[in-house]
Amino acid sequence: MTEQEFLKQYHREDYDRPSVTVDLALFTIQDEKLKVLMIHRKEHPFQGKLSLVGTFVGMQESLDESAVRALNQKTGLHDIYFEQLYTWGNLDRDPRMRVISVSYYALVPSESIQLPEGDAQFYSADEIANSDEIAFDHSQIVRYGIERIRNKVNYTDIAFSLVPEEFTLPQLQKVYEILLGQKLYKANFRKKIADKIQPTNKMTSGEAHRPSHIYRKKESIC
Amino acid sequence: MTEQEFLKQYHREDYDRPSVTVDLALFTIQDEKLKVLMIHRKEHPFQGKLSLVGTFVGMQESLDESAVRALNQKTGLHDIYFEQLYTWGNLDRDPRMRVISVSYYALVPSESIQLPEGDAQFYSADEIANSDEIAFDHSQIVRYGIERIRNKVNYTDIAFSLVPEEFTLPQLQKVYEILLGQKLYKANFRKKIADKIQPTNKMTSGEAHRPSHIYRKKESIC
DNA sequence: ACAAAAGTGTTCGATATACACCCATGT
DNA sequence: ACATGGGTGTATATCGAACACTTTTGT
Repeated sequence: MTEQEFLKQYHREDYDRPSVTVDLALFTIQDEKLKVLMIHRKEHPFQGKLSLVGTFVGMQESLDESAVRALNQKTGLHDIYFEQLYTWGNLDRDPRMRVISVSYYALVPSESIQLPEGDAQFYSADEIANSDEIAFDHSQIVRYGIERIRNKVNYTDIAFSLVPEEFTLPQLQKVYEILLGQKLYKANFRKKIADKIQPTNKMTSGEAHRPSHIYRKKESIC
Repeated sequence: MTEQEFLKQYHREDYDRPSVTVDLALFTIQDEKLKVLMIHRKEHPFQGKLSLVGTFVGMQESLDESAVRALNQKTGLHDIYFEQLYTWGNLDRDPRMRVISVSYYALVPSESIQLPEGDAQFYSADEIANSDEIAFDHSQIVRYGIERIRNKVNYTDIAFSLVPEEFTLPQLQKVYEILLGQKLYKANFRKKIADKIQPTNKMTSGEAHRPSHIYRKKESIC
């Protein structure tokens, strides 16, 4: 039998299948806290509870495309940092039926987000992570996302994704401190990131203290 | 509408769904090389090509359980280290139909594996990773697995999973060297892992040089 | 005796930690 | 003038890289 012949006689309907969704944890920093976007569910199951942004995976889109679509529908955002987290497949995670969820997380500076009026809102990530009132296993997903971010801060540049294109060093340091959960030494922090930033010739003004320089992320040399 | 009523009128057949598989890359060390278990496919698609161990996810098993089952069927192994890697969902990764693959990797000491006669065999992981003759996107999965292992060697204890329960330090060092792809200094290596190991009172013998002490992994204190 | 590999102590340099101090702005 | 936070130099501790040397077996 040739491969062509084989494909012709293969009926995919013969196999029972679980459903597949993508769930996305959009993180940002507001009020000096890590926040995550959650939706008040208006429908069953878990009506009235908070859940992540999510969608069923369409038959004509990749997983990444599903994630982008779900994010764009709820926030209008595009071109932001996002990454796959983990895939959850417990039998009882959705009371309707067998649903496997591919989870993602995304990072966005709060300055560049303007939520359309609706049911999506930012909540303290730590509170969501520790609540037992969250729909599905989404509390666990947020926990997992926070953990991943904490780990990656130290050996990647993800912190820059939580800050506008132009930023000051105290601003960037604050992001690191919030993610790591501890105060950092100014001088040491600056040495550590010195080779990742590019000065502009702008400065802040209007505050009752010394102005700070404004930087951009240095493009990696290719 | 109550949640119960809602669930009753919900027909999951209304939604078209992709298939879900689990694919597993079983790594071990043989002949001073990192190897991965591959199967010669006897059926379409990709008949005659090498593929990872895999299976469709059953409706009554979690993803982890599917991975364990697939592994056990092909090797008879159980209770070994394994971890989810990444989930692949490109539209064209399987010519039959839309298939989403949750990939795993597993580690086993070659001493504890005895392949049943059959089509499963170990191949050089690097060669699989660089071949363009591998079924599906399994070459990419192996690449991804190697990368993950490389990263985790330095901040976890996964290297111990590639060595028998009782081992010598030169043996363990070799594993680190193979995974990292570079020679290490004996003295420095020993200082680094000193607090992770437990001496037994056994020693090797029979070789034309000084015998080495035999150790076990120290149980983390709980 | 010698080859071969196991095992150990010590130096050197890089990096992270900690602290002390100076600077520029608005009120 | 001074409070506030931005910005920088220097000393100390910690960790890893590198090397030199000793030890124990089989032949």
